[in-house]
Amino acid sequence: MPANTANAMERKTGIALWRQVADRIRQGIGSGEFDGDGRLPPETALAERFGINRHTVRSAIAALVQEGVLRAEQGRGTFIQRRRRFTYPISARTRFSEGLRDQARDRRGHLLAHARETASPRVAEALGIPEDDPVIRLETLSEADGRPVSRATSWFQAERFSGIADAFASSGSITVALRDHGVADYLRKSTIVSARHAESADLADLKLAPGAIVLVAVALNVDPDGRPVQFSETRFAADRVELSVSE
Amino acid sequence: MPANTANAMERKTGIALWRQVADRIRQGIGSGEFDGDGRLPPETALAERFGINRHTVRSAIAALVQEGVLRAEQGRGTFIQRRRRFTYPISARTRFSEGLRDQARDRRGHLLAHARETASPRVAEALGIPEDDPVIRLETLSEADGRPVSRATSWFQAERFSGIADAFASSGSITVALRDHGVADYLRKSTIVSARHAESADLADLKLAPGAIVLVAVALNVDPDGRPVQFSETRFAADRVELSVSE
DNA sequence: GTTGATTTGTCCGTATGTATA
DNA sequence: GTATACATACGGACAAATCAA
Repeated sequence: MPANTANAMERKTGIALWRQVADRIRQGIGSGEFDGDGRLPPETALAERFGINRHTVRSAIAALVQEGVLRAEQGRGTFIQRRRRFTYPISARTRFSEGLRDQARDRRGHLLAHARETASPRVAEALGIPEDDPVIRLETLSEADGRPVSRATSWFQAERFSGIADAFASSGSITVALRDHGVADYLRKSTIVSARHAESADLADLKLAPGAIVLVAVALNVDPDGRPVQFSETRFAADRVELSVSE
Repeated sequence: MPANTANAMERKTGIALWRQVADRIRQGIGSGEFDGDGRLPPETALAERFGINRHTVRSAIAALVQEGVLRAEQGRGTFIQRRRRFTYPISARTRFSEGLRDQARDRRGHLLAHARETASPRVAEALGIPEDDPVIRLETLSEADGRPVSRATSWFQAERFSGIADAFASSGSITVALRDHGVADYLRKSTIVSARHAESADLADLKLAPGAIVLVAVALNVDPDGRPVQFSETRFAADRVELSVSE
């Protein structure tokens, strides 16, 4: 029986075999393939199933152990380390930390980088400012219970929000950082959701494997007067997050 | 000049260099880096910028051409290939055909299959009926301008919507089919959006390549009295559709 | 219309990394 | 540990197409 026509790993794809195997195992876990006892088949069985060498399976498992997806115990077997999927609400009052309040004990935002630059056509149009006006860009990472959940790029008008980077760095919260700049309240005006493969930089920050999928939310927040305050593109790890749209 | 410390590609990561370069270029396109004339810098310039060989850049470009992101013309240059994505609105009044009214001349729904079955726990909970109550399941495909856009599985309470399959088959519209069953109006109560790789059946129906991504929307529609009428799981081809959440 | 500069397309060879046996 | 096969990356040379002086 040519059992491997569907299972066969592809070579010369630019993705190392062990990474493809890791993806497959992760996918299998996601679709409940090993739900019975939460235990992975032995390395030799996996090697046979995928039509590859046992050492390649071991590389894949090592990576998944490193990621926290699996837990290997010598002499006993390899087991699934179960995690929940976070549900992230999108509404007029969307805020990261509040949205996950009931789902994670520990929620925090990190500032990875920031820069002052001129607005690209896309950013300028979103923020309603002239092209090439100065803006501040924040590169941020959000974690819940120690796991990276989303990676965002945000733009703010530079004049109005000159100290936004420091404010975010110290508070880890956009809500607090905006409050420091006189924005007591803000509303989500629009959100465009799409999905694609994660890019290399996001793979690293979100601790994802190549081929992983990100949910992309491009959003505009406005103050109570309707003036744009924040334009952002957030990439959510699709295997850890779902978005809930409610009225 | 160590100009490449920030730009340098990483080796021995299990991700081929040309793939990392392709990601970088795709990202650049997404952030509007080449918006001026929609033209990529010459291969030699990209090679220098990334600190790699021109041939490696060429591999990356070849992959992006294959994806439909770029278009290369000998002697002229390499250009960004803009593709049009349908924007599908999600709101309290979400309806497929109306949502795409301004974006596609031709919109239609096809009934692929239908069955009468008993409600699974998930379906029963969503529709607010006892488990194992009879329901009708519709398998539908939606197209816009001749391109498959989404593939949906819908469940309806069997008693109340006994002729829903025929009504949908003849009209190609859920709105019309529900009206035939006395539901003059309905509202979107909740939508959960996630993303994953397409399953093989959906690949065929949506005419997608293996490894393609689908946006999954699990939704509940209710009548004006708040009674559930339709529970559905819709898979959108992620490279053809984005979802717009607006107030 | 010709020439030269620019840019993509193709071919060669070599070195190293990855996976298998 | 060794041998083999293939994929990846680099370097150079030249052909083919385009465009402007």
